Amino acid sequence: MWHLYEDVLGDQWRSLIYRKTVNKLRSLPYKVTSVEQIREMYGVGKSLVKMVKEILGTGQLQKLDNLKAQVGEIQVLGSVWGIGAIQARELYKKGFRTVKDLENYSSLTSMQRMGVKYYDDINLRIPRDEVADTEKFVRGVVETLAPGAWVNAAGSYRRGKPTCGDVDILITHPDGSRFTSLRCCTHSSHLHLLCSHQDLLARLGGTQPDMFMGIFHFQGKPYRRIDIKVYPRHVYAFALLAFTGNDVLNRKIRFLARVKFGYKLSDQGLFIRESKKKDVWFTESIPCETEREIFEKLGLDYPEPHDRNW
DNA sequence: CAACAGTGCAA
DNA sequence: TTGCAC
DNA sequence: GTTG
Ligand SMILES: O=c1ccn([C@H]2C[C@H](O)[C@@H](COP(=O)(O)OP(=O)(O)OP(=O)(O)O)O2)c(=O)[nH]1
Ligand SMILES: [Mg+2]
Repeated sequence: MWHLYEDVLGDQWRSLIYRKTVNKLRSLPYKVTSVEQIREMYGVGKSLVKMVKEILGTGQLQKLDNLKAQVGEIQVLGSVWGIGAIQARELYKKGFRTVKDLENYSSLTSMQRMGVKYYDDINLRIPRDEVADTEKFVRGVVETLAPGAWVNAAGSYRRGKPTCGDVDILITHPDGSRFTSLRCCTHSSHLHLLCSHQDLLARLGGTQPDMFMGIFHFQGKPYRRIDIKVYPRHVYAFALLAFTGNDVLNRKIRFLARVKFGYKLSDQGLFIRESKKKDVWFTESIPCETEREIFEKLGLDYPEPHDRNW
């Protein structure tokens, strides 16, 4: 259901609510057998209760079946990396129906081309052991380029998930002044070390985090989606927090930071508003060495990574 | 009825 | 500015 | 879709 709203309808809010609700119900220690069990839940309103009631009663959801029938083959197009709801409809109008149809289409972005090329591999889950191996591999490569650098796998791996959708890796250097040399790790001249071919995107942001999002392949495993981000040491805690997620937790604490303290929290720091009314913020972050300090500053108990699966 | 997180790249 | 992604 |  939420995939439909995300990939085809482009309704970010319904998509978010449906996803959150499914996760909430899944995480309950029991099976939902009656709507009374969920009626009180925060974020579950009368419309969702009605849906759950229908599913409990009939084992299906008419609204979902109708939608599926309506969108048909558009959905698979929207599930390609780099193709969203708008482009999926656009491509459908142009006559594309399957991922295979897109293989020889020339006006795709580079991200979309990779999404099409590795569609099947990308959709496989990655066992966490393989993520650990990937982390070690990247650490080895980075060590030769910038000795002493820190390399950590974050994302769902760090949250302890048994399988992951992709590999998320963060890099910094304990010696802040080595930042520049670190950034070369993600420069094109070294990317082949990580990917052994041209299929990746390198994004060279302005001054701050350097990042690349691409495809990683080693040890004869399937082709995997990988994101690597380089941050300066002094914001590493913020980056680690942000990149560990999950996304729902990030949004929750960022919301709290803003409404309760008037702060702006991001992967690059915690900022105070400079002038009362306007959207102007101090450029210097409130310093935090560790994730724990960030939670403390926001008046929250520290959750271990495995308790951040919201 | 507005807000729902904040950021960065490609087109 | 919009679309898409993290 | 839900909340305030
Ligand atoms: O909209 C988003 C998406 C992601 N993130 C952060 C949190 C997330 O944990 C991390 C990595 O993103 P990814 O998409 O890889 O999610 P994941 O939590 O690692 O799950 P998966 O197993 O699907 O990769 O980036 C956000 O803050 N906002
Ligand atoms: Mg991930």
